[in-house]
Amino acid sequence: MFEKYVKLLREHSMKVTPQRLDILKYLDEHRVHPTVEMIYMELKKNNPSLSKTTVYNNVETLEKHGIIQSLTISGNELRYDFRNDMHCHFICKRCGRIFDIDIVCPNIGKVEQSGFKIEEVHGYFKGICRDCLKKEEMENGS
Amino acid sequence: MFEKYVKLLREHSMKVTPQRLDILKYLDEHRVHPTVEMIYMELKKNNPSLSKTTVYNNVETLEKHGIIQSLTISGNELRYDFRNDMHCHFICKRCGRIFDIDIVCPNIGKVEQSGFKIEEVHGYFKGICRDCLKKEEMENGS
DNA sequence: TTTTAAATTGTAATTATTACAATTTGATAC
DNA sequence: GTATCAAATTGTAATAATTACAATTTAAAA
Repeated sequence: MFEKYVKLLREHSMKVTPQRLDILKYLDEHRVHPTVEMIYMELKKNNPSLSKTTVYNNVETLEKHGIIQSLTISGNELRYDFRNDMHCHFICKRCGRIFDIDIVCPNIGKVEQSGFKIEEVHGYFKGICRDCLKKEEMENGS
Repeated sequence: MFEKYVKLLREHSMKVTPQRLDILKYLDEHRVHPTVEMIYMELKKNNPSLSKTTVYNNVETLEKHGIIQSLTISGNELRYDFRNDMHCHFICKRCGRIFDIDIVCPNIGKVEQSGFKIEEVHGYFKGICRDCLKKEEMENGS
């Protein structure tokens, strides 16, 4: 059940706590790029003594260890992604959902050649998703 | 002095107000991707009655009209860019400065083919800038 | 010059995040 | 197993960015 996450934490020599396991499991099983609020509200159901500060602390340290990554795509809150590999994101301006886009930036070399040391790359697309486009068609539809 | 910005506003059929002209001029002449706070503090010097809400309102409507763009690169505040064309940004984790990177994403077509309607593209690189790297070398230097 | 919708202002409310002190707990050594 | 201790958790309070909103002022059209 939790072995996967225990292993992850041990590999990074992080203490294994039930809160951390819950957070990792939640992020792993909910790939919608949740906010701290979402994580907190959901996990509180099974652990009413959970503190929001704990969620903040843990997503921060998990990110520092490179286990998860944070997105600044929406502008008013951080969102977290269990995936830590390089990929892009698309946010729908209608429904607010965030989609993973599996493309990698081919320009990293070019930027590094101009003297910058790159540690993170984030690609954000904003627009209307398939479903919302389809819904729009239905409503306007001839 | 301000004709350029008057023209810009008129082209978008926006009312020409001294506050808007000040904000546009400031953004045009300070390409460091300022926050609302920075804009407000600076313009307040010559116009003490300026309200921060006015700055918020105006950067929002200027962005809606596509005259300027906002960046979510830093995560805890929005930053504004007089440039509205597609380009990328690099933020230095040491000094916090944000640099313009003139490359365009070659994958837009690919994403649109999968059914998304793209309206904005943001590329963010995070790492250490040339100057901070050089400073680091000096300090460690053999 | 009058009119009116839009812009500006100031204050208050909201939301996300951080700070911090007290308590608890996981992991190590015995 | 038990003692130890640094690290994690908790709860509350503070901060920072942004939004809401009502009253006043103003740009621009008639």
